Amino acid sequence: MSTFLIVEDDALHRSFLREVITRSDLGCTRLVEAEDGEQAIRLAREVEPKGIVLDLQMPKKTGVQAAKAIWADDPTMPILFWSNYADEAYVRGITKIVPACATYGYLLKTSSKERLLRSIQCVFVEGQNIVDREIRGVQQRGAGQTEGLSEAEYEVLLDIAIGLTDQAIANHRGISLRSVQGRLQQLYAKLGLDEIPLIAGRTAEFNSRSRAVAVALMSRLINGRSIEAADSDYRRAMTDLGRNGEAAK
Amino acid sequence: MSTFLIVEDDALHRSFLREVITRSDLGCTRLVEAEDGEQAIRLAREVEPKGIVLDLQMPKKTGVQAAKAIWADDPTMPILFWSNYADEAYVRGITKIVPACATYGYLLKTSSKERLLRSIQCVFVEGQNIVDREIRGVQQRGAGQTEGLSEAEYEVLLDIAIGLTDQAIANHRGISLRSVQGRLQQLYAKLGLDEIPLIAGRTAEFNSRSRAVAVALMSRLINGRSIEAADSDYRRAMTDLGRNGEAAK
DNA sequence: GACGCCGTTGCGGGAACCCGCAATTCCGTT
DNA sequence: AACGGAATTGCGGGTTCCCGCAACGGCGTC
Repeated sequence: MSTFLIVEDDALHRSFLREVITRSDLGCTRLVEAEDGEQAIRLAREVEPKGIVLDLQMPKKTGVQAAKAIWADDPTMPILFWSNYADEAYVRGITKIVPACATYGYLLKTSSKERLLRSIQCVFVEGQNIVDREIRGVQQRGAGQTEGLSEAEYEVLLDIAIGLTDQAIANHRGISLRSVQGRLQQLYAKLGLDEIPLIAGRTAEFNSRSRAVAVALMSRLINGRSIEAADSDYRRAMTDLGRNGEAAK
Repeated sequence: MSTFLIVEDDALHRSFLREVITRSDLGCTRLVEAEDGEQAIRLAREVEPKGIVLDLQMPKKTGVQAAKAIWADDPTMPILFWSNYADEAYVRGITKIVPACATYGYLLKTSSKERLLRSIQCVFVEGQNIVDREIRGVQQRGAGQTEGLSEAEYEVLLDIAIGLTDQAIANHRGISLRSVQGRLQQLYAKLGLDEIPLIAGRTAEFNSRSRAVAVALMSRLINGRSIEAADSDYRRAMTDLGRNGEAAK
């Protein structure tokens, strides 16, 4: 007997997934459903499914956070990510937490029923990893060095996106103030802020710092959720540091 | 014979809407479907439906933009907005473009089939206006004066969100530089930036400007799409002004 | 070991931002 | 006509940001 877990907050998509999986030839005998990230983590532990279909955008906990917790329990758990967007923030989040041995897939919700079925087969039965073509594009852009931001630049981007000052970033990342500014300069360059700003007149039209966040949002490098995540990360780091005192210094 | 138009980019939700409407007792004899904002505008003009169900988040053109164009042709067209989120950015966008005589509704996609059916009945047959309770909350927060931002504050919020400098905002809005800074101070106060910033130590932890954008994003006052919209608005205003020269001054 | 590349850091200055104080204007109320 | 509140603007100064220049250190190559 094999049981599967589907995690999806939208009732419509949930019932769609349910139908596709039960009609597949997975030999699925039990289907468990969750509506948010916390439920997902709990149920994954309780029912020990043979595979999980996981939405990324959910209340309580992100799909990425849920996957991280689930893989912490069992790094071999096959997970098929199932998302609305190919935003870089999501892709980057996933590639950062996936264990070496994990089998997973990443599919967009716009995929046809056939492709979904095929992917379920691939990931849950044959143990292959598959990633949607649209997402591949983002991934390469992220990993490659021609376009795309380095890890350091991405970090500093999130830091200014949550509103930190240069000094606060320096403390947070453990580097000097001038280094922060150096990284910011690189970031601005890569986002192309040095190209457009001086069109309209005599004085600078854009504030580099704010503009960087804007273009990052518009080009889907980050989104509202990644900002929330970064904010709570930072908040947690601060309180931890507060408890340990300045000893870590 | 009565025809209806449904506009929704997600295939699943579209077929759900189709089913609900055909099974209703609207006397719907023809059902036309569109997948993006531009199609919606064109089809609304061509088929002259008795009512439209309109998703807000779509490729090509926003639901808000589409509704604006449709109502420009026929201000009496009943429109039922059908959205994933109760983000203030959307609500504000709608209340700003709705004609006095229009009949419309605003429903969340999390609504049950029954509620959807009832709302369709109310809006398309009885010509009532209905708005989901969750959204009401946002609306009041938006309209009321206790919480919520004034129009001026909201404008300046969008301006810094797209990365404009104080000076650029002043030019854009036709006010002095100091006024911009005054409005920003109000905005910062209303977003609660004066409460938390000085926890961690001696120096300010947050850059007010960037932090304001961050909390606005996190509290759903704005989102990536409203930033895109504001950006293209600004860009358009600039080119227009460029063509007319400084004569307008 | 010399060379070059890359990231980090210091210095310094010009520009932009943040904001308290105060004068003025506008508008609605009494 | 007088009053009060809200929005706009000027002034001044302290802070932060942006960035060019240059020096230093690590790391891989030849």
